[in-house]
Amino acid sequence: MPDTSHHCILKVALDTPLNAIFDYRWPCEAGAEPLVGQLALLPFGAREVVGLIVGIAHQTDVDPAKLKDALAVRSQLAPLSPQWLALAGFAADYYQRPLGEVALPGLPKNLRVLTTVALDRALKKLDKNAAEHDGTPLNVPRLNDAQQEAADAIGGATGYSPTLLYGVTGSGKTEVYLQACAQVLEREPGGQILILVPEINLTPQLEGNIRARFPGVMLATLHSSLSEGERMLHWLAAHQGRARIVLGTRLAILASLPRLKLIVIDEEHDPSYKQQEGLRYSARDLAVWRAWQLGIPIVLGSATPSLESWHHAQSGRYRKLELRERAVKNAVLPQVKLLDMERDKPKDGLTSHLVAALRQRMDRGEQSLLFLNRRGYAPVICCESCGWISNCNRCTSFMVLHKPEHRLRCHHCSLEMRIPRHCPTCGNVDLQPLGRGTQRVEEGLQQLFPEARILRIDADSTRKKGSAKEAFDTVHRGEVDILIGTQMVAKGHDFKKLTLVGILNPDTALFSQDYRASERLFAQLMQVAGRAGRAAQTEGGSASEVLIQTRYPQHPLYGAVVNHDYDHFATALLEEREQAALPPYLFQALLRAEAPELATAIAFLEQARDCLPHPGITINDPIPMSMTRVHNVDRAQLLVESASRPALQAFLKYWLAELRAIKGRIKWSLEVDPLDI
DNA sequence: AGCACGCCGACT
DNA sequence: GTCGGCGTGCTC
Repeated sequence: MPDTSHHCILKVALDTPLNAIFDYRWPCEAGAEPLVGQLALLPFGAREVVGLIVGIAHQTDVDPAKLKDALAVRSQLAPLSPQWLALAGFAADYYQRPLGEVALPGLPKNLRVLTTVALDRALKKLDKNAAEHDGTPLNVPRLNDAQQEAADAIGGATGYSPTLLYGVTGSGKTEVYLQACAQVLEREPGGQILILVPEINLTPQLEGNIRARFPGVMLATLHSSLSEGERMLHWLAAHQGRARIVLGTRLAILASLPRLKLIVIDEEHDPSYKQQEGLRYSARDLAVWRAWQLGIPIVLGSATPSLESWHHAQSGRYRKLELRERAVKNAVLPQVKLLDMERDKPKDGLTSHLVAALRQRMDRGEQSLLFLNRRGYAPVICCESCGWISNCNRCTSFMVLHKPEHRLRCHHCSLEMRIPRHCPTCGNVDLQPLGRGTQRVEEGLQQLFPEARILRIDADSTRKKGSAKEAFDTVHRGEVDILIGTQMVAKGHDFKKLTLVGILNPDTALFSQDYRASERLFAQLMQVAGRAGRAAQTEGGSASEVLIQTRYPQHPLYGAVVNHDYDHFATALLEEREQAALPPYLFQALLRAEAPELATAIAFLEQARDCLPHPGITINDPIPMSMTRVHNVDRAQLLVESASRPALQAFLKYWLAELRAIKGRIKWSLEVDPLDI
């Protein structure tokens, strides 16, 4: 027994893939031990790192020769609460990662460095700004009956009470959140509210709205485009309980919020709540767990809820509240029409119906939006005489033609080259663009409407910082007649003068291998359709229209979009999922492996597959990923399924230990609840 | 994941 | 002679 009378043992989680808690000695008198939830500075191998104290002990099994002393304990920071540690612990367990790899990246970087100057500076600054100022909220809009009922139901709820707020775009969900928040802030002195949004840059109005509505309340934002200084300040404001409203993206779900009383998740179906690298967590799912753990209400809002949430609403696990009407008086849902591309053959990608509708908006001085989820000029170029096409030589994909830059570009590995003058295999000089991206549509529009002010918004046109905001401002000022864009234009923005939305090429998603593709397509169509007709319909103005160009006008998905009928569509999709034994009726995990040679990745996965069989667990065969090669690396995957979440969790725990024991320098990762398969 | 140690090839 | 390539082994 080592003499520990003047020492205690700190049990510490470190940001390392090693699946272990590390022990350190810390000299202190009995009764003066550090607190669980505090940070400590520690020697680790050849470096010094910051770790999180998750336990205090008085003895250890670690070889005394290896045991080192901790260097310092960060006592100026209040410890992370047991609830926060439990949240990190749950996420670590559920997603099968070491605790430290979840907990530490959830903290601001400046807390994880050797010095405390940034922390001290932030603490000082917060103390100075402590004085809260009062003010009266301006323009509190009156709610319609459905909104008022929803706001009261959410704001008045106590205890764990998950609510699905299902409301069409423009039905005023935001206003419901705000008035529910007002009730909670009023009722809970010092209580905090967490509001999650998919992408903060797309909802710049929301932050302003909250500040205007709650002038006496400190609001902190948390998202990836904050500077480290700001992030530290905002995180601390939340941690100290001073920020009573925290508005953030998915990473904000790991914020320390000691007096959290309500969680709001806007656009809960949005795929960006799922982190796609590193710890692949779902902020929405963690939020629901957090609400359950704390016994507080949570609202999940969407016009097109995820099938998971829809399922829970149908089974009664979530309460469902509906907003059926648009909140602005006389703003009606846009009329959705399908344009049959077989009967009305498109020229330059546009059917004559769509062209006529564009012309009509031009004549009336109204705005139009064309949506095409494909940037560049053409997705591929080809040689008509020998059949050569512009494959990327590092990826299983095409080089996309970018005409303004005169280059071919791979969107997966960013390989670039000049457009070849002639076919590399047969010398033919006549290389043809195949298909159509936003640049090509823009070019066609310029010829069709030489007098129109046309603006393209996509990742290429907004590469420079701030240029996206500038582009959207131009639209809002009414200086654009026809807007053409990708995904980027689908979310968030209220275009007051917009009365026409044209959707150019949605059909590809109808026949995708990915069973979630139709759910996503529906959400996307509804979202982009919702950009039209948000303001009140004016005298003599056009009724808002959404025109969808398709080769399959009979497809039930489009039928549901035309009728604005997510209810039946979602319910039908759920039935299909149940029949086919797919999520949410089945739980999945995906093991991915990558190697320079596909065979190496497959061999690893086969080894992984051939572990002990477990009852209730299905391990499928390894298959190459649909885009097998990216940047000269081949990827393959192995899907594991179970009807029971606990059974899957137990299996994964066993499996990971086995996988870690497999030798070889292969790169692999495990994802629980994968979205893309 | 980092980081050090270690053992072989081409540079001032 | 040494700078540096990345294989392998360890981190309380």
